[in-house]
Amino acid sequence: MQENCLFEIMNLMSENKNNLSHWADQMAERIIREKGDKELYTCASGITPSGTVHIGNFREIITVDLVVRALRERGKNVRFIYSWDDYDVFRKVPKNMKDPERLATYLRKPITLVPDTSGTAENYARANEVRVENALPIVGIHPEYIYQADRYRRGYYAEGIRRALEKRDEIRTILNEWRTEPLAEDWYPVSVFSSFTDKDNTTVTGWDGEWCITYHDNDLDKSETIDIRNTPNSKLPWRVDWPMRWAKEGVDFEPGGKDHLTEGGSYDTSKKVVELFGGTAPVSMRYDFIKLKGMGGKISSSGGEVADLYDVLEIYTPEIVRYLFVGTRPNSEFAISFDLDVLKIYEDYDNCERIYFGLIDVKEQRKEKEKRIYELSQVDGSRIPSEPGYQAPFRHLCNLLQIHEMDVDKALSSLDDVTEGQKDRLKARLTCARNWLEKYAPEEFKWSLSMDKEPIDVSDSERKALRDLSSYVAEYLDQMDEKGFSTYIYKAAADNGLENADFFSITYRALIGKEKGPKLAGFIKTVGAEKITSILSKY
RNA sequence: GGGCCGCUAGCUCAGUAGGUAGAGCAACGCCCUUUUAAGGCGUGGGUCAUUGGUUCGAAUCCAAUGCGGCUCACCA
Repeated sequence: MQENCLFEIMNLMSENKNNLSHWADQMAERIIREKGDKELYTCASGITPSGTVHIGNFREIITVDLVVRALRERGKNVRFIYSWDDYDVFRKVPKNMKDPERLATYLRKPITLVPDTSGTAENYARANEVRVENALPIVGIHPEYIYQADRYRRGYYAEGIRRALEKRDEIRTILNEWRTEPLAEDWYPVSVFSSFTDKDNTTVTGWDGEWCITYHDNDLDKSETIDIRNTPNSKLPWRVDWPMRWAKEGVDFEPGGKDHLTEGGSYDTSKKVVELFGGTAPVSMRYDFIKLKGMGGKISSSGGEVADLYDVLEIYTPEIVRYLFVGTRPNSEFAISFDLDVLKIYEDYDNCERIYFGLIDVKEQRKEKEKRIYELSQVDGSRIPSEPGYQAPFRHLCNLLQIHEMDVDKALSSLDDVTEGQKDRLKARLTCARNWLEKYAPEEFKWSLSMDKEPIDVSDSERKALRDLSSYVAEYLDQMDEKGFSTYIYKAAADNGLENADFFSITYRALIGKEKGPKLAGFIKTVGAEKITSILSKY
C-alpha cells in the first residue's frame, strides 16, 4: 500500500520532468486528468464571422490545435470542432467592407442573410469563413467546421431551445448573479428573427410548454406563433447558446479570450448553465490578445490596422507563423512584428532549429524545451524535417533578391549548395523576404542594381577610379576572397587621389544609386563580376 | 466595484516544475595601411517594482503595497 503510493508519486514526478515543458502538453495532461480516460476527446473553438477574422482570433484556433496535437501524441482519439456562429445578428458594418451603405440596410438581420458585397461568396458570413478555411490548412490546421445558422435553421438545436425554455427560471437566476440589472420576470432565453423582416427587433411573449413560442415584431407591431422545430427563426442568446453546445457536442476543452474567462464572464455563467443541459463545462484556458507592430499604417489586404492570417503568411513562412504562437505563453499579450523585428524572428527560429538538430550546445532543460517548440511549429506534426533548413539569414536573402531583380527563382539558383530537402523551404522563405521588402522594409533597406540606368555624373578622377575598379573586378574578383579583393578597392581610390570615404560613396551611387550600401567588397563578390563590370564599363 | 495580466540591462523582451541573472538592439572597443555596417569579434551595464514571509537557497512560491494595462458587470 505504502509502496504503491510511493510508486505513484515517483511516476508523477518523472511525468513532470519529462515532456511537460510546453503548455500544450501540460494542458493535455490536465484534460485527461479532469475529464478521465475517454474514447473520444472533443476540443472546440469558434467565433462569429461578423467581420474579418483576424490574427487575434487565430490565436484561439492554434491554441486548440496545439492541445489537440498534444492529446493525439498521447494516443488519444480527438475531435477538433470549429463553430461558425453565422446565425448571429449583424450589429454594425465594419470599416473595411465594400459598399457599406448597402450593408447597412441589413443591420439586425442574421449575418448569413447579409449579402457579400465583395462578390466572392454566397453571403457575408460565408465570405469571412472561406478566407479562414482556405488559410488554415497552410499552417497545418484541419478542424471540422460546424455552421450554426444551418443547424439552427434546420431545427437541429430545437431540443436545446426547448430545454432552455423549461429551465428558464434557473437560467435567469444564474445570469442575474452577475448582472447589475436583473432580467425581467417575463424574460425568455430565446431570441427570434422576425419571419416578416428577418430582423431581431422582437420580443418573445409566450411559450406553450412544448415546441411553440409566440413573439411580437416590434417594427411591424404584430405577433406570430412559431414551431421551433421547423421554423428557422429562433436562436439562443450567447450565454445560453455556448453551454447548450458544450452539452450537445460533449466539449472537453475550449479556450477563451479574457473577456469570457473573467469573473462574471460567459464562462462562469455557462459552466453553471451547462448542467441544466445535462453536461459539464470543458477545461478551459485564457489567451490574451495579439498586437501588431510595424505595419506602418499601411493598409493590409483586409483594410485598416487589422491583420489576418494571410497578411502574416505573406512575411512569415507557415512554420514560423506557428513558431510565433508555440513559443509564447497564451496567457500574455504579444506583438506580431512587420518591421525589422522580422529579421530577428527568423534568426530565433533558425537558432531553435539548430538546437533541435544538436548543432549547438545548450543546457539540457533548454534543449528539451526548444525541441518541443520546434516539433509543434512544424506544419505536419508527423513529418518533422530530417535536416535543418538552409538557414540563410533573412537579411542576406533580401540582398540576394535585390541583386536578382526580386526574382525568387534566380535568387534561389544563385545558391549552389542548397540540398533538395532544403529547396522548398528556402523558396518559401525567399518569397516571404520579397513580400516583406515590397510592403514593409524601411527605405534604407532597399536598393536595386543600376543595370539599365544612365551613368551618374562624375569627375575625371572618379571616372578613372571606377574604370580601375572595373578592371580589377574583371581580373581578380573570381580568384580572391572578400578580404583579399577589398585591397583593390582602396587601390583604385588611392591611385586616383580620392578619399576612401568619397570613393565608396561614388561606387555605391554608381552601382545602386544610393550613398551607402552593404559592405562593399562582399557585396561586389555576391553580385558577381559580370554584373558589376557591365555597370562600371559605362564609365 | 470584481477578476486577470504586467513591472527583469538605456530600449524591446526571454527566463516562472526554486539552484551562479539571458538575448537582440543601443553604447563602447577592436577588426592584417583601409568604410560610413546592413559584417565579424569582444566589453561594460541589472538591489529582477517595493515590503515582508516560506526555504539551506526565491526573478521564480505565498501575503500585502505601489504603478501600468486589459476585462466583466450591456450584447456577443
